[in-house]
Amino acid sequence: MPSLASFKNLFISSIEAETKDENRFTCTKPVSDIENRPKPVLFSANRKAFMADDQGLKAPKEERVTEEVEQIEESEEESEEDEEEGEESEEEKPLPKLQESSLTVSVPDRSSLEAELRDQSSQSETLVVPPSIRSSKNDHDPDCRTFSQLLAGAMASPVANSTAAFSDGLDVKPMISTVHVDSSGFPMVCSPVSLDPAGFKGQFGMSHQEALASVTAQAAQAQVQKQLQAGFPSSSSELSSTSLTQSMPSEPSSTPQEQKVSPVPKDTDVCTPELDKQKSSDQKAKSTHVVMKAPSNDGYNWRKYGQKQVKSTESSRSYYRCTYSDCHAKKKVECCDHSGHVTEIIYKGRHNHDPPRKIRCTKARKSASAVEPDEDSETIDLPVRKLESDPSTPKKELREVTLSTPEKKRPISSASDGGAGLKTEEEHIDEPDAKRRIKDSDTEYSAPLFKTVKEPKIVVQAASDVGISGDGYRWRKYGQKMVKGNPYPSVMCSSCHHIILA
DNA sequence: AGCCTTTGACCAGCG
DNA sequence: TCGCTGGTCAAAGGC
Repeated sequence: MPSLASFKNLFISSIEAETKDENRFTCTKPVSDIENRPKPVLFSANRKAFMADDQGLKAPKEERVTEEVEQIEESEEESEEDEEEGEESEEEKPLPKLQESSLTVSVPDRSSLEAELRDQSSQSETLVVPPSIRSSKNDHDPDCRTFSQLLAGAMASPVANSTAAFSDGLDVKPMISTVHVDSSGFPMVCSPVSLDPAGFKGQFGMSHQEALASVTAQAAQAQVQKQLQAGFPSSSSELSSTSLTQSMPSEPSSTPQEQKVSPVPKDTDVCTPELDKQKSSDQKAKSTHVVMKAPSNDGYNWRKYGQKQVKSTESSRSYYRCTYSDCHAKKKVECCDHSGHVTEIIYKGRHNHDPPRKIRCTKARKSASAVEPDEDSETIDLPVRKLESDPSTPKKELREVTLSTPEKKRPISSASDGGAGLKTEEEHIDEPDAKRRIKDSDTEYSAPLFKTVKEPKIVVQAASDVGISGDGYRWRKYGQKMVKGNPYPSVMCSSCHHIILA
């Protein structure tokens, strides 16, 4: 079983080879196959642009590719359904369409990857994809470093560099990535041979941006955890790694810390520079004001409730609020009008609930869940706490936003909240998320992004309508309906009859 | 049917 | 008071 590192190395070599060839990437899918596919879906304008530029393919064709991969995804989901129906007999069931499509996406053993991510979390952030491979116009940009250089730099200093890569005039638009993140944010290594971007998206319903943002965020989080375990070092540069910023490509290079970290006026605040400007008003207005910069998809469901044009910056700002009832978490997503790049994501408020879980009934998870339904079943939950500010700490230093240890157990009780794990605001602040669909200006839900590196075990008795869920309750499925953006069925607790609308 | 996005209007704070 | 700006509301329409 190849390790994550080996996959990475393979990918790097491949990328370097590819980038030498005028940054061109070839779709491994025969055009004839592609054109026979039905209607296209889901390719952001930027990705289309990238594909057109770097692959020499027209957008419509790329859409077909995407759609093809979506079919693969559908096939995968069907497989999962079959898997559920057929108990665990299809554990080793291949993904026929996937193989047919020549997409060489390897799904490494989950447990081994988890271990690797824990130990080598720094490697995952090498997924920051520089603009040198994003746009052909960059080919002639003297300031534009090669992908290899950037990649090497990112690898040299995992978190810091990954963060720097985001801030250092790099766009987060992922074009190619070595690691894809599955529905639960679990990174999956993809073969460098097949650089079909559509494959990444379609295979797991997640864009490159999501994957990159996710992995980077996870790496940053892992680093934060390491820091915490090491005694909470107060380096501002390290702290800043939790504030991921997707910078405009044209932004001047500056240290991420200086550029994006601002003083924290309040105990509960993690501010961004722009908030810095208005911190006086914010301070008095929001006692629980929490602002973080992170990739757009944080595992929560957001509903857009407004959009504003920001004159000064030629960008638009979208306002999102958490769709969870009684959750007042909000976020602002600012993106450039011209390019559509997400330039800033500001979180405000705290979630009073756990991020929705995307349950994929993989063998690994099933086996894990079957063994210990209660233990470790809620590690998706990443309450973030802030370090007490040291009076001697320079203003620049952010209050650390830390992640709770994944080992924390949720009490099993018959609480009337239906086991959703509602927590007080003191326990939760807005957390960077783990999996994101950054579809340029669009923000869609997916699964948690800023999960702990330790993969949460989602407890599901997949092949049955009755099972112990990750919250320790027993749920009986009584119906299912696909809801846009939230494909999880409603389930009812068999003991207390609470209904959870996933 | 329900959820979502879009978008113009509205409101409040500030200089 | 006025204009600007940020933030929110809510109707309309799409999926």
